[in-house]
Amino acid sequence: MSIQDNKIGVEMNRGFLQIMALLTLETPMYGYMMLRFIEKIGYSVEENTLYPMLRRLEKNGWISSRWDVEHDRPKKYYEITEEGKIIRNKLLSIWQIQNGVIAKLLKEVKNG
Amino acid sequence: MSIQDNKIGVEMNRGFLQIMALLTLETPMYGYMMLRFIEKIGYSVEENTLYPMLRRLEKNGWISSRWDVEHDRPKKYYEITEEGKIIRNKLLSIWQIQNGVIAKLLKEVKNG
DNA sequence: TTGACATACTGTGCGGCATACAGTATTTGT
DNA sequence: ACAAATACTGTATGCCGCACAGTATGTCAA
Repeated sequence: MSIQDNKIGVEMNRGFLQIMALLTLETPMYGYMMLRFIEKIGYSVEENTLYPMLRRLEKNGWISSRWDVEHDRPKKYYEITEEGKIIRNKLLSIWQIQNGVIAKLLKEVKNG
Repeated sequence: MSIQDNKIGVEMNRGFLQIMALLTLETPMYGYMMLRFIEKIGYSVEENTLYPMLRRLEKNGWISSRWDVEHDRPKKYYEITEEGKIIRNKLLSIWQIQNGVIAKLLKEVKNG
């Protein structure tokens, strides 16, 4: 299925999801909990997208994890690391630059 | 430049560049001209990124092209199509939703 | 007048990511 | 008792940003 069908938004997640995860994990959370949380704040992520991303972010050293096996089902809690905070700020600053570019272009389009 | 540091910014371009191209091509432009224009408004794209993207957007039917061979060197002018405008608006609305999510999370982190 | 540099493209290939698909195991609700 | 929800893991696929390589014309200084 190609992108023009109905997957138009796929590309849009690329950078955004990382920023969202790194902001969210300021508070320790496990995967399933994040899925619910993200829906609550008005977005949605595939679990097939979130879980691999969490493993990736951990591999990068941007988040760390620990298993909680003391309550009912085992849960893997993730939390942002100090390095992760640095990355998060870099990504945020790129986001803001891009947001400024879009705003500028939108203005030009409107004014003809 | 921070975007090139160690690839941290790469992912950030994914959705953004398409929005930027679709907004920019409200005015017909050729590739090299876009590169200069984008720098002028405070961003930068690799030519190795822009040219393939333009071919891709055209393949999707979101932009169209025509060769100008009447002046000096041949130039391939691109322009957004009607379908492209629809896509652009969809991408823009996703961008705005994401921007809202980030703003909300940032607030929580600060107050948390 | 030559050769370095800017202009203006095309084509191929690699590695990484979002997502699909498939699967495991425990807990809760009816 | 059995479905649905919870909470994960692993592998495969297609698309994209960018690297690398290449073609060809125009400009300008020595």
